[in-house]
Amino acid sequence: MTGAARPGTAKAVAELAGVSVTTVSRVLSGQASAIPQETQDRVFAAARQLRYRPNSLARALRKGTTQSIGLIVPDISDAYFHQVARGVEDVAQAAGCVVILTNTDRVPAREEACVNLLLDKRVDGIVFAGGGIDDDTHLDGFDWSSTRVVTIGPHQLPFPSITVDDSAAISDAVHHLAEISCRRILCLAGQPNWLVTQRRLAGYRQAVAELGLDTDPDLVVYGDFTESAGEELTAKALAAGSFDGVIAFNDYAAIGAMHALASAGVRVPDDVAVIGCDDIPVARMVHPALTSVSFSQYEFGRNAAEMILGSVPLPAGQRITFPHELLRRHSTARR
Amino acid sequence: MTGAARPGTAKAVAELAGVSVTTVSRVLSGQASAIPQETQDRVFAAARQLRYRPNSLARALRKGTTQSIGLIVPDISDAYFHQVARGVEDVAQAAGCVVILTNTDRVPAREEACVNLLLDKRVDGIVFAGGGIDDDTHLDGFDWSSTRVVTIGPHQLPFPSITVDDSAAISDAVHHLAEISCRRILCLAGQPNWLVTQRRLAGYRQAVAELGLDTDPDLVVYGDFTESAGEELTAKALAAGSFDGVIAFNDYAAIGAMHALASAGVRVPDDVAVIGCDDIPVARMVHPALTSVSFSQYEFGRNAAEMILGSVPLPAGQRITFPHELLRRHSTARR
DNA sequence: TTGTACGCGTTATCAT
DNA sequence: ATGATAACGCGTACAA
Repeated sequence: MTGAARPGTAKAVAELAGVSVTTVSRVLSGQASAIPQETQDRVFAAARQLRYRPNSLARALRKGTTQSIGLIVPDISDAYFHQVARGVEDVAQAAGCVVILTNTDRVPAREEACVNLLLDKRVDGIVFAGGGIDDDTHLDGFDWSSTRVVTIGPHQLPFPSITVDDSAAISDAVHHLAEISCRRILCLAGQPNWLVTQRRLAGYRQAVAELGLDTDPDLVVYGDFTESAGEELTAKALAAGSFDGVIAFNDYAAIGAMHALASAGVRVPDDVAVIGCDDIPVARMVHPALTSVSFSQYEFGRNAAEMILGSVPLPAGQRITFPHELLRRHSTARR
Repeated sequence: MTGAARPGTAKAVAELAGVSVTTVSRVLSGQASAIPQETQDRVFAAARQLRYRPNSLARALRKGTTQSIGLIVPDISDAYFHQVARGVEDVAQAAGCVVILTNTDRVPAREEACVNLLLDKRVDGIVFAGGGIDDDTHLDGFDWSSTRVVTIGPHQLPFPSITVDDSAAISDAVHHLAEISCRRILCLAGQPNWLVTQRRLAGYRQAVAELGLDTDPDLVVYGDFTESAGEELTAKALAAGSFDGVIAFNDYAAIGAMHALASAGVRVPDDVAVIGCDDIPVARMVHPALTSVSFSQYEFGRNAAEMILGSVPLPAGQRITFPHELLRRHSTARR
């Protein structure tokens, strides 16, 4: 007497088809070179009838791969990361893999929690999107040996990374402002401990020095990458002194700056020209349309996922630098 | 001679601590009421030393729950879904669960592929975000018996759903346009087979009828929920006839409409007033700021995740209707 | 050509 | 207070 196997398992299919689980496994995973068509048909029929779905957990346990990628972003609500997520997911889905999404809000403790969650889930790889901070100690002590990791943006972690030349990107923007006669350029930076702030600030300082612009340290202010931070910092700067250009290290801050300027009756670009960074889709929707440094976040995501799913070993510390381009729009269009 | 257990397993910890795997499991999962502190300490020490991380796959296989939620969205690049995703992920992360993100691009075959991927991964629940289409046959034949499902937006699936009153939302918008003397209102609908289009169109038609506005069928046009679709449809409508108001079924289409109007030299709101729907963050960043029907996508996501993770059984077919609110901004501000 | 049996790493049941 | 052992469902080396 055949014991009734639990429904939806390979064993149940085997019983129905009158074969062994081995045969079921072989037929259903395409290794059926030596199995007659008639047997295969019986197995397929039984599988369909029982709506058999191989248990990916059991398979993962056995094979040591989960067909999944972890994605760590500061905040999926931030437009910068949509395209990254799309890129990762498009590549993953095409490969039959799945993407696990986690948000850190740039809080180290949450980032650590995300990593724990993902390592628990035994993801095949992790993509860190969004730059790191200068104190990475919360990421020490993890065992990365069986997880492929790729970082996007500046990081100190010993993994291959995908970046742009942050310093040159901002330097280019400052040069453009200088070309349209800006001399005192307000710099809306991110937080001081963000690596992306440090890289971009280097570009700002270098360009300001080369061009002989005003090096007043009060022109550099720090805040989050949000519209409200940009607005407040700019309002404060307006109250404290004067400037004729703004370079913001991300577009949200730039848009906030334009609000503050509009509220104060300052004309953009005539009185103050404004440039953002990242070129998120809103940049061209706001008024005036925002000049911004553009690069393809979607390609960042695609490349990161391909590196993780690819068979080539990941060279630790390798850096792939994508090109950037300054898109000139109305916010710097002085005739 | 003790066989060397594979590193990073409970067995390895057990050997190092000089206890059995049973004890390790008990101590590490908090069921150690009857185990002396000294033994527990040995186990904890061994676990830390070996950086032991319980294998969630093995645990899931054994316990029948994966601590994961699948999220199906048309496109994570669409701002509507960021907040949904954040809401789901915030609740999930707080519960130690993980969110698997999948994009469908509103293509039935991809949606089907997403469901397959998620059911393969044995997610505890699935959140369908974004309305369904009137022909749901590609979702027939799935075995949902061991997966909790919640839909967001109009769907025909027999699962609990979270929605707004789409018909009333659009009706309210049309009433507002009528109040500021619009008589011929262009309706930028989604695709005809989208349920959300059908619901919102019902609201448009009902309001137009009650208010005695122009019922010219040419005033209803269909397109994707994109800026470019809104722009093209509006340009065509401008060429074909006249109108003094626009109701778009989503904000991207409304923003596209405003571009087309601006290009044609038509003033907003004086010549044509424009209203969008969803109130995504860009709505208040564009110029003129866009009047839109607002509701909390973040709360949609939170509630959906809570229903999935909650212990209460999900009542099939139950519908939770969230409130909506018309936010009046400059695009309808006629003095 | 097909089947038996073991192991993946965990938790739960039953002993002791 | 602790341990041996049997599942969970699959893949595969080894047998037949």
